[in-house]
Amino acid sequence: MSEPLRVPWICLPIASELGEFRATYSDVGLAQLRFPSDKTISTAAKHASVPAEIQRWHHVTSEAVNAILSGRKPKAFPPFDLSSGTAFQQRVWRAMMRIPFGQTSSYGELASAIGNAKAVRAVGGACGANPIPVLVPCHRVLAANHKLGGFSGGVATKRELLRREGVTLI
DNA sequence: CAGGATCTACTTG
DNA sequence: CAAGTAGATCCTG
Repeated sequence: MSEPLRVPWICLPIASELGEFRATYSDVGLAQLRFPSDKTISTAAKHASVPAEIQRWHHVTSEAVNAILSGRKPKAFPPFDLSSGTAFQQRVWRAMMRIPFGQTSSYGELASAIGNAKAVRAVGGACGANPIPVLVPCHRVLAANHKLGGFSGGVATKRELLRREGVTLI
């Protein structure tokens, strides 16, 4: 009976200057982050049923998101659950996390970073599949010609995120 | 098998 | 120089 009540995922809101983000957690860590503009309806968990551990993660997540939005480097990150991605995508995402705050990289550099220099186009695909934008900084990845490139959350958002990080676009 | 958040090289005004 | 085109390449569903 005392089955540890396992919670597949829990969705919690994050208030920010840009609106309300939504964070989804699995029992391993933060699994998904959605932009305020994403109207996708999800069942919000009742606050009382949220495990203490997840509440702690959520606090860290909120701090991190708001830090980045206000141009400060986050001091801590919650654990990530990247299990939704393929092995290739996870390699790309991990490589993205190594891009320093306030700096940028390119799809090509990322491809080289994971030891597959010619997979530039596939890297673009992996960026689009990133489940945790902002914290896994897909917005810091530009095209080789130093142009903006694309962004699933809209190019305008990408430019705004970079501006807040103090990045000057050439 | 088609298609993409690319890239490089090349061709045109 | 800017802009358009073609091919190469590789992961995904």
